[in-house]
Amino acid sequence: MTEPETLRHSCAHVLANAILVIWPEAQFAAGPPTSNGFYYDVDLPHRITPEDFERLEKEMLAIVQAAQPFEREVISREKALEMGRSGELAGLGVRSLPSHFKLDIIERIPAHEEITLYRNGSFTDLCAGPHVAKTSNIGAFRLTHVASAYYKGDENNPQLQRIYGTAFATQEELEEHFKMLDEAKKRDHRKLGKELELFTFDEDVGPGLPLWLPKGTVLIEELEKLAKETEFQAGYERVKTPHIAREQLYKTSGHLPYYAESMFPPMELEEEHGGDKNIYYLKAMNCPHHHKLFGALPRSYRDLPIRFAEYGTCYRYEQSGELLGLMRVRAMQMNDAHIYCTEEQFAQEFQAVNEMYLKYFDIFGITRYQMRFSTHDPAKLGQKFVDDPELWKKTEKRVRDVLVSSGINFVEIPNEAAFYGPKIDVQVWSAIGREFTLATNQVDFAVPARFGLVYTNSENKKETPLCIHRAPLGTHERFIGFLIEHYAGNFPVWLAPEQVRVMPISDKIRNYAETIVSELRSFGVRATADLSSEKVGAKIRLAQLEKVPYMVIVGGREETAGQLSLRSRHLGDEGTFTKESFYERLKKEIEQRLS
RNA sequence: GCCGACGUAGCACAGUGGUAGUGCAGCUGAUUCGUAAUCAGCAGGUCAGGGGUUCGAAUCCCCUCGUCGGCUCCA
Repeated sequence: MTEPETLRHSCAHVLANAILVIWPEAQFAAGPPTSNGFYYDVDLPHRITPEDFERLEKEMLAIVQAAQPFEREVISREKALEMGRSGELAGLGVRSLPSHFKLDIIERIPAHEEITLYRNGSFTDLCAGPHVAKTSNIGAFRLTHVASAYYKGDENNPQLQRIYGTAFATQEELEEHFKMLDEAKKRDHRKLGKELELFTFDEDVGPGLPLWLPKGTVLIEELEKLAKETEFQAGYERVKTPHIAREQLYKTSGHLPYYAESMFPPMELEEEHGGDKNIYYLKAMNCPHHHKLFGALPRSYRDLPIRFAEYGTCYRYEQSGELLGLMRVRAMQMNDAHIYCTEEQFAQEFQAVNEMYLKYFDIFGITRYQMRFSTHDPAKLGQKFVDDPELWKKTEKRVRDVLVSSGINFVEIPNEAAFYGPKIDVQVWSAIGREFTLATNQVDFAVPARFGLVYTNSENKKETPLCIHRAPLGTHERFIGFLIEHYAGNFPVWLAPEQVRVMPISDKIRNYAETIVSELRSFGVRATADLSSEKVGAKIRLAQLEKVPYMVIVGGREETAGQLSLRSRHLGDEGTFTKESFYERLKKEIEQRLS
């Protein structure tokens, strides 16, 4: 445990202690530190609400100020069980009811591990530790919110109240933390999306179904332009597939019946199809459609690799409680592509996919990222994983080699692979430290066979290709959600919905302002003029709030000289430029996608 | 889906049983201005929706929908 983690874990004990002072009957489950604080799960008839926090914090403060030492004691399993039965664990002494969660936890401690207690004051808890030396080492703390959580994270278990808090060694650090949270709130893509008029939701359209306003649509189209250029250069071909398909497609792919519940309910048509019900599903993924495209023509080894790319729209019936702004939606456009290749081509293709990721990271200034390489567990071949040990080993080695040799930041997570092959989840962190899974990258050596996909090899034999699923830009929804927070709404010029706003100082300059706008628009720059009768200060304020990267201010002086006065979003007044020099600078920034 | 909280004008919010309000945005008019807010006037609400309690409901109760904080889930 790191130092702050130890401190926060100790604070969780203090919280439990304080809860017991007020509600002696409270039953506790687990109380670990988290990345920014801690929580303790408690079962209590009283519903704890934020109104209780003041009272609890007062009790906690008393315990902290008492500078109680944390004392560790190794006890026998029998003693632990006995103390659990008498309600002493996570209690202030003997109680009428046993500490049943703690008893359950003791059952799960392997026989060879020692069992330890930690005490402070009259509070005793079953705990592996470690803890700070004394309660007064907890310099500053605050309770933050209360939520519910299933015991041991299993939805079949009862729900407990989870009290969250945070703690730091000093008051200054605590305040710094809350300041950061305030910053995070300002960058929240839901808030900025509303303020900048990027997207909206409507109850009549449905939850999790974003409606893209014109400014948000610009972001979508710029990203697609980038993806299309990049994929074209990398030898991808674009395809188009419908949003729906017959049930049979998902029977073939194996998605039914396992994933039916995360798909929208099927549409059942009146007429029959070959004696069966005629049932259609909205697609939840693009791969089956793409597999059908691969299978539509005879393929030779000379044709491989074949790379099909599509910004495909998928629909997933995510549980209602999981929807979150643009980050979790029910309709999404994926930067999808499927690469069909031979085993020999695999490493090179995979390498090229990785390079594409790195190129995008560079364009968007993503410096904090991690690839999570999920591999299989040999013990679970044939159950959780396709039973082909050699292919697993070979493929995983190739993926690992590519990751190592390209110097990509990655961790390997055993036993988390997909059924049909190893996968790579791409984690990124926005500027304020919020974590996102942007994309999932998968190797598939099972599903092509289910579709009977083959190519003819050089010996005139049929072989099944490997398939790489990749989506470096994830979905528009999540990627734009990330970008909004990453840039705090200050999109680089090439992405900005409005790139230039021209502001005449008075009505007399109106024509000159309109000339500049039409010149800019003639070479594709998204420019508008603010012809309102406001003073220039008000026009600037509005443009700044709308995060327009360039403001062009023109008055009599500029009109006479054929010049313009430039103000940029971040640098402020940049002085006077000729029209041509500004246009050149702008064109270069946009073409090169400078940030 | 589960637990809890919340839902008042386009946005941010006030209003705890007795005539729905403030600021910004919007519209109209005046102003023609040099780097983050010119002035004045006007308009804008089925208080999420439905039901109930009450002489009377934004306010109290029930149901539904949606949002938020978590949990579970994310092929």
